[in-house]
Order: sequence, then C-alpha cells, then structure tokens
Amino acid sequence: MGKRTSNKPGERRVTAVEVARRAGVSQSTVSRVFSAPNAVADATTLRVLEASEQLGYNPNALASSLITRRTNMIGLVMAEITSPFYPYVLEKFTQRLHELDRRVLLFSTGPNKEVDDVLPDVLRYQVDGVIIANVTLTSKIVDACVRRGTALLLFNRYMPDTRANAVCCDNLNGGRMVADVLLDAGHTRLAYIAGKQNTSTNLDRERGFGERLRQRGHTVWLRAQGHYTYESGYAAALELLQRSDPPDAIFCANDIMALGALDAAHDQGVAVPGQCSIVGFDDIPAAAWASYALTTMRQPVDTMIDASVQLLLERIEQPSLPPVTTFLPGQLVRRSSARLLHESTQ
Amino acid sequence: MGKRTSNKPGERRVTAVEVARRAGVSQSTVSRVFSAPNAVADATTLRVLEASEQLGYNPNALASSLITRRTNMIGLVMAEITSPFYPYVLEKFTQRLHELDRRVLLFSTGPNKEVDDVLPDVLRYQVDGVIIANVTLTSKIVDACVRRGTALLLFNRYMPDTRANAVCCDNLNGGRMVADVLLDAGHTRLAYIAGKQNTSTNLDRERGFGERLRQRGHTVWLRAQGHYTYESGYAAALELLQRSDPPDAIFCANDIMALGALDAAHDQGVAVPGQCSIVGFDDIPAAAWASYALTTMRQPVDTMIDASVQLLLERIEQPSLPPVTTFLPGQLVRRSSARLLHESTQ
DNA sequence: CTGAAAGCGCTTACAG
DNA sequence: CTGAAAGCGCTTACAG
Repeated sequence: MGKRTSNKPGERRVTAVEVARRAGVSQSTVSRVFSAPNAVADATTLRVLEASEQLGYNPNALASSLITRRTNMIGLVMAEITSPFYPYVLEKFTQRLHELDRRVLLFSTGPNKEVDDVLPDVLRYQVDGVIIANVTLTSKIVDACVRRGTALLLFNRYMPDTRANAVCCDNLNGGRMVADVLLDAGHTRLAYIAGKQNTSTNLDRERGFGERLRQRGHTVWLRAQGHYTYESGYAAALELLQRSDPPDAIFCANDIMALGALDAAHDQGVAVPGQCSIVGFDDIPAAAWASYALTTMRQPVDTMIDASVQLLLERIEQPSLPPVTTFLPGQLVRRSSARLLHESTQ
Repeated sequence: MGKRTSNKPGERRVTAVEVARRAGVSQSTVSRVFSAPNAVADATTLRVLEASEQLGYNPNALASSLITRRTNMIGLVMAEITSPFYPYVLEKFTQRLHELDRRVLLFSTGPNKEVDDVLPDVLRYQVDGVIIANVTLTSKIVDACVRRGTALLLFNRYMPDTRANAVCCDNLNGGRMVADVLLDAGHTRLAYIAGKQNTSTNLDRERGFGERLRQRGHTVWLRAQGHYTYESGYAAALELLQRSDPPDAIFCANDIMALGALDAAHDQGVAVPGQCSIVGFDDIPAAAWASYALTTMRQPVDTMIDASVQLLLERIEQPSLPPVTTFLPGQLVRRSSARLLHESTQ
C-alpha cells in the first residue's frame, strides 16, 4: 500500500512533517502547536490539531528533549522494592511526578549490583534528576551527578557537605522518642532489635534510642541483630525472650521485624504487652492489622515525598541553589502492642 | 573559564565531538567505539576510550535512539504498586529487564486515572514495548500500540483475538483445584470471598471454583464481595462466620483478603482449620508468617515474568510474529489454615 | 503569527 | 579500518 516498502519497526510512525503537509503549514508551526500553543493563531491551531488527529500524531518526546535538554524523566533508584514501606514510596513518587508531567525511569539494583554500576546507565538516559532511595551510597554517585549537572535527591538517607539534597525521617529523634515513652511507662529491661548494619536508618534509630537511654541513667540494654526482615525479627526476638533475663520492652528498627517479634512472643507464650512491650518503626499497613495492632513510629511518608519532589524539581530549575537536607519528624502511633502512659509527654 | 558563558543546565555535557577532537579521530569513530566496537582498530579504540575517560564521556542514549529507532525502554503500567504481590512483580521485571540491557519507564495510574489517559504519555517516549499489569484494559490500548507498532504484553490478564500478547497464571484452573481439594477433604458448606468486580483474575478464579463445585454436585454456596484488601477480607469473613449457617471452608480470591479472613475467624473464636478452612491465592510473603500459615495457590511469578520478558522482547525483534497468550499453572502450597487430605490428587 | 534554516548528539550507508 | 555527510524528529532564534 505505502510507497515505502520496509519492515523495519516504527517505519510507519507519523512525524510533524507529515502533519504539516496535511495541514498546509510549516513543520515549525506544527511544533509550536504542541510546545508553545499561544504562539499560534487559533485557526491554524485547529487545522493542525485536526490533521494530527487524523494521522494519529503524537510528538516524539525524545527528539524534543534532544534540543530542549530536558527529558522530564527522573531516574529513581531503589534497591529492594519489596522491602516493606517502599512499594508505597515508589507508588507515591510515580504518581506525584506524573501529576507534574514527569516520568520515572526506574532502576532496581539487584542483590549483586552496586548503585555505582547502575548510575552511568541512569545518566546515559539524560534524566533531569535522580532520586536515590533504599540504597547504600558512595560519594562517587554524587560526583557523577554533579559532573553532569544532574540534580540529586536522597530519600531517607543523607550525605552532609556534598551537593546531594536529602529528605529524611528524623530517625535519630524517633529513636529518642521511643526510648522516652518506654521509660516513662516504667519499663526497665529494654532491648533493641537492629536493622541492617550500616544503613543510615538503623544507625540513627539505634543511636537516638541508646543516647536517650544513657541520658536517663540506663547504661545497659540488650541488643540483637536483625536485617529488616520478618524472619530476622522473629529469630532475634526468640533469642531475647528465651534468656533468663528477658526484656520487658523491645524496640525494633522497623515494623516488619516487629511483626516477627510479635509472632515470636506469641509462640513463646509471652503476653504482649503484659510481659513485654513491642514497638516498631514505619507504620506499614500490616501494623494496623488485627493480629498485630503494632505500636510504632510512623514515618511521614506523604510529607517526605512531597518535600522530595518539590526540592528536586526546584534544583532542576535552578541548579545554582545550594543543596538542602531536610529532616521530618515521625509520629508515635499507639496501638496495643506496648504498655504506655496514656498521654505521655511525647 | 570556558569560552561559552551560559548558565543553562547541561551546557557542560561532553559529546562525542569533544572526545573525537581529543583522541584525534573523527566523531564517527568515537561513535563506533561505543556502538560497534569490532569495527574499530584496537589502537584507535584505546585512544578513544582514554579520551572518553579523561573527559567523563557517556554516550547520549536518547540521541542514538533517535536514529536507531530503539530506545531500549519498556513502558510498564501498574495501577496499584502497593497491592500485594505486585511489588515483587515490579522488582523482578525491573531487574530482569535491566540484566537484558533494557530500562523501565514506570507509570502508575492513580485512582482517578484511566490507562487510556496514560498510554499516550508512554508512547510519546518511544518505548520499544509496553507491559500492562494490574490495570483495567480497554481495546483502545491495543489499538494505540498496534498503530505505533509497539509490542504489547499483558501480565495476568488477556485479550484474546487481539494483537496483545499475554502471560497469565491459570486462574481458572486454580479455582478448580481449590474446589477439588476442599471437596476431597469433605467440606460441605463452601464460601467464596470475591476480589474486585470485573478484574480478570477474580472472574477466572470464581468461575473455575464455581464450575467445579457444580460439576461435583454442589449447587449452592456462599459468596461475599471483597475488593482485594485486608479490610474487605476481614469484613466479608465476619459476615460469613456470623451467619446461622457459617461455612466450613472459605476460598478467598487473594491472600491479603485471606489474612483478613483469618483474623476475623480468630476474633470470632472460630477455630481454623478445625471449624473452618481458609484458602488464599498468590502466596505472598506474609502467607508464610507464623500467625497466618496460610494454605494458598501460589502463582508462578518468576516463571510468569521470565515468560513475559522473553515473549515481549521476541515481538520487539520480530513484530510480524503472531500474538501469543500463555497460561501458567499455579501450585497449591499446603500450610495449616486448611484441613486437606494428605496427598490429595492435585 | 509564520516559515526557512540551523542544530541537538548520535548512527550509518558510502567511498576510500 | 576510517572519515565526510546525511539524517533521526524535534525546537528556536531570526526575519518578515
């Protein structure tokens, strides 16, 4: 049918030139109709739109990005999408960015992959900005972005004194608050189930918790190592509860471990919160489920995401703005897994 | 410092021309080093690579895609990323595609958005293929893709007699199998908690379940409407269990509702599986947790994803291949929430 | 308000 | 094996 015989894919894609021909205008005018509508007379716009409709024209976003140097794509790097709380983060980021007419180019570093390996791939696609969540950082990442002039935002981690912007839950203070409410309620034998070593979230939560315990005269507490999974929380709690001096309160570095801890307590016949209080961090949906009713520090996810998007887009518009690190406070959600004073002072 | 004074973002990005100048070769040669390395002499390659290294050159993937008509980007549309089981799907797709040197352009249709609204945005970015998961379909989607010659793959849904490829769990047969094992074990008062109306997964699971019940002489069973959430499963189960003739087995259209149902049973003092068996569908991680130990139909996710990726990439290479719809069998995972025969015949 | 032309950063026949 | 040149599909001064 066509005069061009070709079986190459995409040969039939319609371009602005064809629309122009059909509408009897120049290709420039077609372009303007889609990129600067106000610059075109109404009648002309109408003709162009009509021709576009008939031909099924859809402007090529990549071709235009080549010259505008804006792709409206944001690279989002997330190590484990399945780790609790992050699916929500990903969904919110994607929807929020789409509302603002930005697309998400998603990267998930596998178990063997480093972010450093993946970042060149991200940058090759000329993303306007990069969001790093849930990933171990190195300063190389910052360097690579700075070099290309790509705005960088760290989500729930931070690198002070670099060009990286960051939005974090105030994990340090969250740890302190948990220590406070547990001590206020009279708990005396405290324990901490740690998340993955060297993650900034775990570091800060543990530091805040420990610091406050010491400040209030508690110099000894139990500690078990988990790695942010249900199974590790279960195992760690089991270990703690089977001791001759079991804790009367356990602070878990995230919710999913706290759910494991609750199940371990249940299986050991330890009454919660009667014999032992259990507190988590995150407030994932399952924390609210009837079997768990977990008391936990809620991360202000929506606020964090809104702040992240705003910060990032601002830096894209104005690369000269100084980098900013923002900490947002968490909020204690009281359910029934911890014995707390009714209206504890924070 | 530079002779060009400009504060436009990206002005400093290094191109193949600069590398060529530094390496003392033509820009074509630089291009070949990165896109067809075998076509260049070793010594030349070395010089180019060195110059690239020094300048921090990273080829612009979008510029090259303009002429190759391949972006190596796959558009992935997912309605609710947070709905159980889909975070894993997303993670796997992303990692698998990245291994094969493809990128994922992610779209999550918000509650108000239709896929139809979002698809033009996907296509504008010249993706080589589109994966639709977890989304209500219309034939417009298929049309839009066919028109542009973009390969289309439906994940866990299907549209026979169109150009859309599909990879599905065999939900129909899964429903049958659940009916079989429950009847085999002597359950007599069966109930179904439905997922979202008009989702193909719910339709097929319910149809298979009902069909087999009728075939085996059961013409009456209970049905409650859920919508694939924990809360709706809880509420539906509560309603069923509070009846004067409560069911002795409940099949839930997905796991998350089954978890709600288990908690409802627990809160009602109904012994599981003593008084009532509960079976789910999916085998999400929480199904294995100690408090739940849910018996469920496992979807063969990894196989489904591998098949999807392979099918899609094949159609991208050879657009003339006929569309294919593949159904992959689920597998019953026996835990302790259902009273079943020990070695039931499937 | 509109068009002709240059150019974004690559790939790829074509010729040597 | 290498280079000069055309071209992918747009945007955007520039001139009218």
